[in-house]
Amino acid sequence: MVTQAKQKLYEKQADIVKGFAHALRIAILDYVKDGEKCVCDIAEQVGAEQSNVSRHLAVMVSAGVLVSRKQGLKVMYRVKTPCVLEFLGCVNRCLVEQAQEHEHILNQL
Amino acid sequence: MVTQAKQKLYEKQADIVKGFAHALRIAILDYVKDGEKCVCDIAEQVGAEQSNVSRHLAVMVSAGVLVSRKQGLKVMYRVKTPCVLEFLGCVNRCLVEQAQEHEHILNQL
DNA sequence: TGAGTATATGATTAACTTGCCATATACTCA
DNA sequence: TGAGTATATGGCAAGTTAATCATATACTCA
Repeated sequence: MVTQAKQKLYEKQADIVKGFAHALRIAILDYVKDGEKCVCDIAEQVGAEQSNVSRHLAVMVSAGVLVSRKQGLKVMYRVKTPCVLEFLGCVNRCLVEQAQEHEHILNQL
Repeated sequence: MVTQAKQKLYEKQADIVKGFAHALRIAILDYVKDGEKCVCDIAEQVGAEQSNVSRHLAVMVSAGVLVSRKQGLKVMYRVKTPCVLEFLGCVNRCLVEQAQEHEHILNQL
C-alpha cells in the first residue's frame, strides 16, 4: 500500500511535472533556458498572446519550475534550478529511443 | 520565432511529459519501476479502482512511458526505457532543491 | 462447455485546463 | 500629474481529462 507520506510526495512530483506538461510551456522553457527573459519577448518568441503566456508562466512558477523578478516595467523569468534542464534532456532521450524503435520495426519489414 | 518543426517537437515532448503528469501515474511508475507488474497488483498497491488504473496505464502506454504484455489472464506492464526512470530522478532533485531553498529561507528569519 | 478471474471500455458526470477578450494594476518618464 | 508601456487577472466559453459504474471481452481450468 501507498502511505500518506508517499501520496503527498507523488502529488508534489506531479505538480512539478505538470509545470512541463504543455507544448507552449516547453517552448517557453526552451527559450528561457538560455537566460532570463521578459514576458513580452517570450510571447513574441512562442507566438502566443501576452495574457496566455502570462498565465502559463504563472503555472510554471507555482510548479517551482521558473522564478520571476521585477525589473522596472518588465518581469523577468528564468529557470529555477538546473535540474529543470536535465528534465528536457530526459524527455529528448525518450523521444530518441522511440524513434530508434520505430526505425527498427520498419527495418524488419 | 518557433519553427513548424520545433512546434512539432514541443508537442511530442509534451505528450511524453503528460504521461507522468498525475499523482496516480507517478505512484504507478514508482511501483512498476522495480519490474513488471499486473494491473491487479498495481491497483492494490496504489489503492485505486481497477478500471481507473487500467485507463491510466493506457495513457502511459500511448505516451510511450510503459509497455504491456499479455500473460494468460493477466496483462503485465513495465517501464519502456530506462530514461523514464532518470525522469523521476530529475523530479526528485527538483523537490530536494525546493526543500533546501525553503529551509534556507526559514534559517534567515 | 461453463464458472470464474483479469482487464478493457462505453457512457455519464464532474472537475480541471486552456484561450480569449477586456480591463486592472504597476511602473516609467516627459 | 498624465500618457504610455508591461504584465496580471476576472469572466467566460470550449476543450480535455478523470472517476465511476456497468458491462464486454478474453482467457483458464475443472
